[in-house]
Amino acid sequence: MDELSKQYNPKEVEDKWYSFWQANNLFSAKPDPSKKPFSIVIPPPNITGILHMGHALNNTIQDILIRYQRMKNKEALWMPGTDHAGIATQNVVERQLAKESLKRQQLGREKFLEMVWVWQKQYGTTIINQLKKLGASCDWERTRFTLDEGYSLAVSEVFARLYDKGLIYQGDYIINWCPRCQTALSDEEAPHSELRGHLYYLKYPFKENKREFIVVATTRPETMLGDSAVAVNPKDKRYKKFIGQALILPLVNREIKIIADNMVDMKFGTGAVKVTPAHDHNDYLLGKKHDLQFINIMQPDGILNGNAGKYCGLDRFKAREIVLEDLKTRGNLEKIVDYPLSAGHCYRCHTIIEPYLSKQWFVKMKPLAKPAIEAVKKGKIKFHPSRWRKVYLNWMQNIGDWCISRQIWWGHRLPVYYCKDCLKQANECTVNSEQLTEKSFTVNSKQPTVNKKGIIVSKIKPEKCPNCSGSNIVQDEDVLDTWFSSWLWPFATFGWPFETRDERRETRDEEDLKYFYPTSVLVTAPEIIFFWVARMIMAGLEFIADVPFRNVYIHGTVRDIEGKKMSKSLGNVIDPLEIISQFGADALRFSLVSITATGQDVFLSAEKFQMGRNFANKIWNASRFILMNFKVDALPALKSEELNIQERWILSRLNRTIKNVTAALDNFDFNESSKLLYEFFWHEFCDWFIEMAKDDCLPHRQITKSVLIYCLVEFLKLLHPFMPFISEEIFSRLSSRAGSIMIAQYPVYKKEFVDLELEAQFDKFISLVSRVRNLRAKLSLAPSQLIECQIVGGAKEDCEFLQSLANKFKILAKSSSVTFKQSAEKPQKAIADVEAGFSIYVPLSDLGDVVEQIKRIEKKKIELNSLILGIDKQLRNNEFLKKAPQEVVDAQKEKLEFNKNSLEKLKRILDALKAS
RNA sequence: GGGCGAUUAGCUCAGUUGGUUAGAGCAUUGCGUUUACAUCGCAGGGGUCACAGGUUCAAAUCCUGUAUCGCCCACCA
Repeated sequence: MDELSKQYNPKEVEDKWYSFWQANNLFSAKPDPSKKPFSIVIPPPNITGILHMGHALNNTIQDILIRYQRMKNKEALWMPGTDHAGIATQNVVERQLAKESLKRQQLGREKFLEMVWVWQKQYGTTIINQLKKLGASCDWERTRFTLDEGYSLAVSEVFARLYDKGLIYQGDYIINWCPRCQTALSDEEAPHSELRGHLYYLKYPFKENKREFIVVATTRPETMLGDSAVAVNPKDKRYKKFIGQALILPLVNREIKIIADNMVDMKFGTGAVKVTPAHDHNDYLLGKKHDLQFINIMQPDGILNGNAGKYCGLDRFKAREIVLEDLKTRGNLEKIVDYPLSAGHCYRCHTIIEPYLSKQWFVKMKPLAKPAIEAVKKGKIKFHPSRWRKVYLNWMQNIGDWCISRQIWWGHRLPVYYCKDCLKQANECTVNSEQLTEKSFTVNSKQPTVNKKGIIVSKIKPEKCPNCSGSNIVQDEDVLDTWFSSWLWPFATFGWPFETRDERRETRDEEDLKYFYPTSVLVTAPEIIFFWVARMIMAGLEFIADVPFRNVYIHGTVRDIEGKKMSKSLGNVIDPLEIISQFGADALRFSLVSITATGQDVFLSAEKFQMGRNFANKIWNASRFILMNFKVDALPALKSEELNIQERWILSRLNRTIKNVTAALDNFDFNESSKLLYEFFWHEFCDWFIEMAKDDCLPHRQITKSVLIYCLVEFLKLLHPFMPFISEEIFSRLSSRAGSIMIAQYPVYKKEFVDLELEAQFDKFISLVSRVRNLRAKLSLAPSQLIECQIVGGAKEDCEFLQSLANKFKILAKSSSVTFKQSAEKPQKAIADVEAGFSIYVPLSDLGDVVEQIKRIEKKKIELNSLILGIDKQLRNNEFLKKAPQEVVDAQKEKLEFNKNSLEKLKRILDALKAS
């Protein structure tokens, strides 16, 4: 065996094993009727993405689950892939263009898309390679991309089906418009955030009496250019008399009416509100209701248009300044007050969104939401932690329609075509889908649909209009919201609707979907519950008639040490790749998981990863010790009758660790399971068992070696899902013939090894060793100075038990001799302490500070006294005796007895100390 | 305006269905290279579990309220 270095060096290990796993196809999964499936679809990262800590946490958790289940002999599939991320990707490429002072419009759609594809080929797999660094055991051969040919078919199929069902419609609405990205956004894509704004009070003069005004309050004064009314509450006594009267809109000199609507809040502002139907959601509703004029004053890029008169050509914010100036000059500005307001911001570029009137495509969500609500209510999908269930249900119950069209180029173009001829004579066009020939539209599920306006929805571009046979057909310019493809992820990744075959895999077909769907668990962050999780549930139920996953595990958001979300713009990012290169992927994974309480946000700093690094190093060195001392081959079996106390103890602890880790993992309690592993390995196996095994290292006790190696191997298997690389490296050195640890049998809990009584006795041993060590420290004894220990008290069995460990005790507590007796004469010239119900006597050293020891014991006495008082009081309480369960009462009685006993011993020791 | 989460050691956080001496990691103090490991070992110090009430024989844990911080949702111009 080659020499092992004193320090674990992840760099030498990680890439090697990752290649090995891939070369041996250990990540691949295919339907196997003899095994149970376990599947996860990855939340597809954006192709623009680079691995951040959120990904690291998210994918570590998934990998733990997958590796765990794989070792438990499930057919474990982790389906990978990436998301085309429409707006984000387009922005990246546009920024690139901007460096050459180019705009996408100058290139044209086709040229531009070519560029994006080139970019995608070059950079789109960056994040995949980074996931591999993390150790992710995805079935990479299956890697999908939401803009793949097959996947795109699924998207069109879904659009067509929903359209046929009447769930997709086109409409004029006020939508969230990003003037920078120049596209519509869904409500979810335009989160609101606080702004320090102002409330401007504008004076609108009456037509009949220009010296009288109505004052309206607004936060966006420039929109007054598009006002077509002023609204008041009909119950408002101040304004009742003015209803129906005309005002003159300042600057524009348009005549507008005063209307009444009880939507108006009398208490806000002046109680009179300007109405701009084309630029505000509420005003839009008012406009529809009261048949007002819709005056659009803005171009898509946020610059005012011809309707804005002399303000045409100004940016919306510049226009605000100038409008205000002009109003002020003319005396139409009453006052300005500071006012915090919240406005929607583009989730991609953070530009303030503009409520904008335009024609967009929508999905009716209510009918889709209904079964999705039911499914969760019936427990077909479980949220972990469960509180997210309520969040989900609440959103679903109040769901609004989904704006799915985007005015960008990178994405799935709407499968919507217009027959220009038919559109011209829309009134006469009354074709229904039956009149279409099957030949011209190969759609396997449904006929393409033509509505009477000459709109054709078809998965493939129709050559002729099914109605007029004309070829004057154009496709809708818009593309679909990225999430309109992501919501199909759990089944579209399997090839649904199965019109194309993936050459790379022979087995990819309906069988895969049948076998792996519904997936077992979805692991994701809370930010995308609405964007993605909820919509996947709806899509799964609608198109596959089953839920897409049985469990949703929501982990926390990764934040920096100050609680801020990590983001590049804040400059507070801790780069996982940096951590991997510094500490190793295993250290990153283990640290992340052990500091992440279920569902709580994670506050990170680089130092926290030292914990994982140190743990890896500890594992490395303990293994190194074992490998250096023992030949691994030809180990004797573990015969229980041959095991000594410490061996039985560690096997008991091991098996309880197996049980607890397994239970924690089954419960998605990753932080708990990692802590159990850490505690067992470091503070039980290393601190006690290896230490005790050291003088058993000689050939005379083969079985100790067996236990050491057995425990190590079982531990490594438990560890593997968390720290795949180091566990594989050591495993391979321990058992070169056994193959990869990845496919080793996961440890099985063996009850016959568990002995709780023994563990309790062993705890006493540990406490006594620690106490003697403590006494030594107090006495400032040199390590070389061995002492005689007398330990007195306890039950007979305990004394016998401890006596049989006397040799170990001597080594661990640096004693020349030790005796354990139930009672004995108090030694002369001894210093003492009480621990675990025993009195401990060690010879009084001349160096020893008796005064110090007396102080210590005094303090202990006081503590013990108050404890005894407390328990005593409780035991004299009749209510307690009557109402508490008997075992609690008994336990307290026992405790009282025990502590009284200890107190007695302390007192005697104190007397002796004082006497000396 | 609603909803959710957090508040425990100097710092970052655990603490499962209430059970009486509240744990870990880091930091800190003292000692220490005993042939796995100084990315280490041994020992120690450090907490009225945010606050106020309540339920209970018993509360960090359950209930109510308050405060502070954070997140999510909502069309108050």
